Amino acid sequence: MPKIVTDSDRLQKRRIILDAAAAEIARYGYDRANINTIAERAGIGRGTIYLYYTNKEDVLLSLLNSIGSMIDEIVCKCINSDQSWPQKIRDLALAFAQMALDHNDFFRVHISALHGVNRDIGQPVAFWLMKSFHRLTAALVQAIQEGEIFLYDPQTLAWIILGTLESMALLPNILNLSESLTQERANSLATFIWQGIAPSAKNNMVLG
Amino acid sequence: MPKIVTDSDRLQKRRIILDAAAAEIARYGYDRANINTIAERAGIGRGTIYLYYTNKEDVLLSLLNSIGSMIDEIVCKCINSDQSWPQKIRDLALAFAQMALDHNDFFRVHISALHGVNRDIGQPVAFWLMKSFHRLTAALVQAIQEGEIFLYDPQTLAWIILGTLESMALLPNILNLSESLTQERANSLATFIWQGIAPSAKNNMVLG
Amino acid sequence: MPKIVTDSDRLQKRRIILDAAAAEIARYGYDRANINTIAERAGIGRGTIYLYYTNKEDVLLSLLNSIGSMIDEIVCKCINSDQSWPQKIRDLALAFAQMALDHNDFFRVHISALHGVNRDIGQPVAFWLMKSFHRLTAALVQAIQEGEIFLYDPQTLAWIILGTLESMALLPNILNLSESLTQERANSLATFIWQGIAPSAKNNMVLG
Amino acid sequence: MPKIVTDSDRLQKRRIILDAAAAEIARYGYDRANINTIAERAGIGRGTIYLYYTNKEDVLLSLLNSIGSMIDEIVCKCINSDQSWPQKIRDLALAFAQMALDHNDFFRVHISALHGVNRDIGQPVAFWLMKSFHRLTAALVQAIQEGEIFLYDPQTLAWIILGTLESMALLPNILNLSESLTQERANSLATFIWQGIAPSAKNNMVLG
DNA sequence: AATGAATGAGCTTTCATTCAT
DNA sequence: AATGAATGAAAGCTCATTCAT
Repeated sequence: MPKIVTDSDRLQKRRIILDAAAAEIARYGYDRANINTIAERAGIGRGTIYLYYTNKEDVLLSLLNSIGSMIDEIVCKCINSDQSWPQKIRDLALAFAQMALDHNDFFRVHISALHGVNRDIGQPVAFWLMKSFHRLTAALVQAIQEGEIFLYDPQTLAWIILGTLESMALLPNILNLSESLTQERANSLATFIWQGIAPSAKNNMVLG
Repeated sequence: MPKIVTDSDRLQKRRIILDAAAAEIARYGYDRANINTIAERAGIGRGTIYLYYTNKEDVLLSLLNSIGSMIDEIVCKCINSDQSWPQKIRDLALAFAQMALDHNDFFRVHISALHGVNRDIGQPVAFWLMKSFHRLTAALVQAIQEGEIFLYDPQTLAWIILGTLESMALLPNILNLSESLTQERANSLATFIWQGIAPSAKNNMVLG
Repeated sequence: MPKIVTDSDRLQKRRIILDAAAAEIARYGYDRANINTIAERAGIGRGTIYLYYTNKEDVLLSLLNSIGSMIDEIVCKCINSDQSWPQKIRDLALAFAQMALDHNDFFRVHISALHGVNRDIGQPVAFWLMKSFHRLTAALVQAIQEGEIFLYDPQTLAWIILGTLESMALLPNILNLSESLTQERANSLATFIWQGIAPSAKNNMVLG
Repeated sequence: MPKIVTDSDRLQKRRIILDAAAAEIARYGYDRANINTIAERAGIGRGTIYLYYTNKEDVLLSLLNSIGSMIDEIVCKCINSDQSWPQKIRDLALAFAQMALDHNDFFRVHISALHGVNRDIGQPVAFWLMKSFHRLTAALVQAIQEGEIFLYDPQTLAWIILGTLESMALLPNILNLSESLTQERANSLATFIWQGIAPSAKNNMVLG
């Protein structure tokens, strides 16, 4: 009489494995992360991982898709809200900062894959990033048309915004800063971004 | 009589090895970069690398110090010039973008080490980053005091500036954008940053 | 269900590896013995050895402990028997000679480690040798006090006895002598030793 | 104008290299002894060694021939003297002990090669050992015939004598004993041997 | 379904030897 | 004659993956 494994059981175990993998990879990097240790952390046998994922890379890709979609969802939600643009940007900054705290391991793996050099591994990161990027670009195009924000090349602007959001979220990891000021930093960043794109800006004339 | 090898010869060969290593590591990452392949690329024997570097990690650290000091030198030079602040920022953005093009392999290794998870390897990156960070922070503190730029927490500001500079420099690599627009993007970024910190900014009051 | 591996299975496989290692090391020496070849000889994969021993040195140390304890056991058993001293010595000589035949590979590794120069590797050899040495010395002290054997410095005497036992056991290996005369040579040695320590010269008649 | 190198210069430099090699090999064993370090110790360039010896093994073989012939000379000289047999044996023991002190590095290499497992390397050791062995055996055959010593199988006896001599000489190295008692131990050994082979037990009184 | 013992490809590093100078 | 920079074969060890149980 075989054990009955529902889809829900399966998803749950995939999740457990993913969490364990995120913890390992966030500490040692993909190449040095040890399948054996991941299995131990997940409380299962080494071979069992291969019943849920085809191989090590599959685990990583799944992990990157997970965090990638999570980020895209945040971007989507904040951008499409009924708030004003200054508020949208503040919401984005806060949501990013919070996500970097709540899912720190996933986020670190995401960042290292994003800036790492391996093209294969970078693929799902690029996929989701593009999705968020286009989503944001489209919203900016409309906002610029409606005069809500200063005229820029929307693509460059979208990139700058996403880039600064990630930089800010990374700050505590690299500089070992206290996490307690996360909210304040998010506010500062939102202020900074908004100043850079607010319609009233004329100061840029200074530059060629 | 033995073959005479001058210090200059030695430095030259170290440079050749470093270039080959940068090319490999920029393509495959540190862990997957193969000493054998690096030697082939450098046109020397496998063992020869160990006459110039103590081990694989030593090659990487040397490489990271090389690019780290190069970046710091750029920051130093741009910040301490006699230009106005808007111009300083534009110089920075252009110099960064240019460096990312001229030393693309080194820069990519630098970025992946910066955002990677390996603490040992990240050490020289952090060292140089801190140097540039403090350099920039000090300059900002003075500029704020003299009313040249809008009041901010200088550290957060320094981080935002460095972060956006690197994000911008990375753009072509991640989005496969044309390199021909590098200058324009650098200008856009400089404009954006300057708007965010110009003394005339009052729009930030909009945000809580 | 996982394959069940009992402690007995584990010990058995350790033994198989040890035998293969002894055969290799006895032929080529520790430094030249090849893990790959040892694995082949043991009929297992290269990596499997590392499931049973932490590294190459661990294999050797285990091997040396095995033969060291075996020798000590022989010394202990022969010395503490109820036999007369001439008989004890004859038993020792015969047991040594037999052991050198039965466990020739182990014994050769033991001897080469004993007389080799590597201190780390010599450590377990020295440990067991000291144990046998003190055991024998203590027995000789008592025998001398009871007038059973001629007055000597017991330590020197113990060393001479152990030394001649090992020399004799080595004889076939070095001189390529026939093994068929092993028993006779052991008898000769026992006679020789006994003459050297008997309280009077007549006792040598006791031995065959 | 080429430098003129006389045969004497050549021999002298060969000797210097041999001394350096003996020091290294006595510390680390043949396999781990480093040609580079030997060259440094000898105060010459790495490549120079290959002008005097064809390869590493050649250095070792030459070294073993050197100590092997030295030992054989001692045996020859002591055995063929006009002394009585008790005195001959005492002379042998003392000369061995002294040689082990004066040429400690050479002797240790000799011993480790003798008891080591490598047949190729053991070859010159075996050659000289055989020579001494046959020399001693022949002398014993005659002594037995002339009734000067107790009736034994001369080969076994020769081996026992050589074996105990080497055991004794090794004692300080293995047990870390003081070298100051070397003479006394040599005397003890001579006494022991003589008792074992004297025609009657009273003869041991002859020795101090 | 679950396990972990077994495997072997692939890696870094060492070092005896060569050879241009 | 003398040197030491350069070489590459060879070795120990790790770890993702397989598969018998």
